Amino acid sequence: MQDLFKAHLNKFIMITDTEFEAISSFFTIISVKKKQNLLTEGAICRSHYFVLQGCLRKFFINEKGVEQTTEFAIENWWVTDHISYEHRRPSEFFIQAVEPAHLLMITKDKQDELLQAHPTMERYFRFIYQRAYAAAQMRTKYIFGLSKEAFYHHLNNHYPEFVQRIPQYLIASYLGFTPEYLSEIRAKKNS
Amino acid sequence: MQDLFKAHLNKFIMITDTEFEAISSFFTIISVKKKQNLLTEGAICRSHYFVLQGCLRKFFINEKGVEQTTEFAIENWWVTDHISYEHRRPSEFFIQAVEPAHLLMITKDKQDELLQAHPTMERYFRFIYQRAYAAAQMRTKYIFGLSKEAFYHHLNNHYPEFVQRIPQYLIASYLGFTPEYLSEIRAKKNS
DNA sequence: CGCGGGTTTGATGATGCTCAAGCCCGGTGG
DNA sequence: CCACCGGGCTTGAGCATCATCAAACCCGCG
Repeated sequence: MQDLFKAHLNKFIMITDTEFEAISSFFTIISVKKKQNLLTEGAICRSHYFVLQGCLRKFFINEKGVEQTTEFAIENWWVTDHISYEHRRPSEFFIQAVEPAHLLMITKDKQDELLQAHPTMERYFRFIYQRAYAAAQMRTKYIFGLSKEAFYHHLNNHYPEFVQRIPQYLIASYLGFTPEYLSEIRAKKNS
Repeated sequence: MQDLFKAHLNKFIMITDTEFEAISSFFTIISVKKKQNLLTEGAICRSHYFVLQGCLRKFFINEKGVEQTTEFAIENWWVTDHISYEHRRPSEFFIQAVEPAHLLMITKDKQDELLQAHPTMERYFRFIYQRAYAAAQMRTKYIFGLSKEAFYHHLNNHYPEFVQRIPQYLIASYLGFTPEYLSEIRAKKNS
């Protein structure tokens, strides 16, 4: 299971087997069931999660009481509420398993220690945040640049296997519209 | 002018005066005039910019031909098109001065050298990207969580001096709606 | 077999856009 | 110093996109 993480790390930095042993001792492997929450609104997000297998999502409840998904995390992605994690403030988000999942988990204190002890991990996380930030930039571009209908088709064309994998009401929640409207869009295409 | 950058750096990492000298030699100071472009669509974004003074914005042109602003950069913020910068691909964005500005500039090659020569800067940029990513997450939350009207009021309440500083049509462009609608919202409040 | 979560369908309505026109005001040239 | 020009802001009428609400349907699971 750890091998997945090692292969992932090696895409960004060079590390020896012995160093990997040391690094991986900072993490804990956990398994979660479908719909299980790793973080709920109001709690302080104490951990950073790496998806070995499965799928998580981050969402919040808007003023109308509707769940709005802001982010999915599948294999080889990290997820946390960065504001809450970094400043130890109550979170405005939930993090929940969409599918049963296997995760690596690290607390903020442990991560600080890890970065102290293994400066090469500063470089690794610099890459990770840079990648995540770039992805967020593109998402913002699509949100503003495309109509809701075009946004759905864009997602469907670029990540068909992902759209297959996830229930429709969560796709709608991620794209920021209602399941009813998504259903209408799909009906239009098939006619 | 460099002192501004030094003070900024010291908020994240400890560096000596001599190390700062070495680090700052990797950067170039440039000045730009209002409306001057630092990046245009189709070009490869070769530099990363740090705002010492003034204001920049990043935008793209949507399918209707309208400029959509995705990001502002004021004092102590970095800006680039991360996708283009990192992968040396043609950019889909423009970067333009909103106000006359003084900037630090560094090319990708120089930044790579800098990170190689001064590993402490890996830590610095890890913080910078982490902060930028967290900010992007919150922006996404507001985009989806608030109506357009509420989104404007939120910005106006939290950053009144910023809303003052920037022309209204750019605020509208940043919030993703038309200047006409912004005008309507403002009229409503004052009645 | 029945229940319940997820998807579909359709009628109605609000939010926010488009287009067109007028206004305000600061800058520039004569 | 004045006149005009043009960019930005405002106003209003009509309209498109997408939400809301209610009901029916489908199907996997207990």
